[in-house]
Amino acid sequence: MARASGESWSDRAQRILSDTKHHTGAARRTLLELLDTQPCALSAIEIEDALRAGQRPVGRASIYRILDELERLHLVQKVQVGQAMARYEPIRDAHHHHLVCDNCGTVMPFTDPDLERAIQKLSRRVPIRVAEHEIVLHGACQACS
Amino acid sequence: MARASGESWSDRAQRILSDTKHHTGAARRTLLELLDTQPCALSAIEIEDALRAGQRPVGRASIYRILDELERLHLVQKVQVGQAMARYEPIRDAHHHHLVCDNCGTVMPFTDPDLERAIQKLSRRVPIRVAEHEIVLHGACQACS
DNA sequence: GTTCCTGCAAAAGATTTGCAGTGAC
DNA sequence: GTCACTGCAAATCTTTTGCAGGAAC
Repeated sequence: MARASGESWSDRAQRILSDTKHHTGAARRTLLELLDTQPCALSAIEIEDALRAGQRPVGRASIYRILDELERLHLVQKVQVGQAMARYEPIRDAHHHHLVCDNCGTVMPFTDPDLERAIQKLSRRVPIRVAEHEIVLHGACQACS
Repeated sequence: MARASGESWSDRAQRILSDTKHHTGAARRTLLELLDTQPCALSAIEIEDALRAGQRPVGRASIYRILDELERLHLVQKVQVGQAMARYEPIRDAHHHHLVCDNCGTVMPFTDPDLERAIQKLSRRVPIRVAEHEIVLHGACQACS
């Protein structure tokens, strides 16, 4: 998922972590690389399973701690799509939002420039300084309806 | 919160519950009346506290069960604003969305017709049959920034 | 009288915290 | 050598489930 022009998201995250904190351990590096390859948001448990199956197991507590730190640095966004657990995904220039099938639980990404424009305009006249936004459409997917 | 023209939300909910299921107990009635007076979404625990302090205590399990049933009947919407717990609010003709201060946790409602129009248009060209939507803007409120 | 509703207590999940050991600088 | 990172186990918190008694029809 490296970009033609410039560093990949995981490189950038790695760099910001080094600049901000001190050390950079193996768990962080592994988690960053996994997140960088994902097409959509993952839950902490999905991340744990993927890491155990793939590159290198990482303790669940570490996963939560790392995600929390990445969220505070605005490198990942926590997404709550109405299920039991939270999901996390990298923050990039081009972001997407989520469709959720309330029947089978499938989560799909979508993008919409008009919606983004409306959010930009809205953000200016609202009583908070907006840092992130999150849009979730709920319904029934084709297989379920 | 009764409307000038027609029944209040809690009356409507009451009616739909009677039509759908069989009995109508005191816990349900109390919870419906509380929800009908709220300006914004409440968590289950906030509802429990409010009921214990106010009208009549209702067991936490009953609160979750009732909210779940109301959600399935599309009478309330479950809202996840990125905090530990879910929040719930009545579904009415005029709905709003949420601003969240990530610093102090305050949740405020807002409305935006442009955004609603963009969502309506979008809903037609998306691979699910959209039933609800949810928009959350995160940032820092005036007191915190 | 039957069926559903309610509350309590226990269980289940997700997430957080405490602590001891290891690794990065 | 110090300070941060990591993993395990235990704790916490929200939400769900099992069950017995009571209320609505």
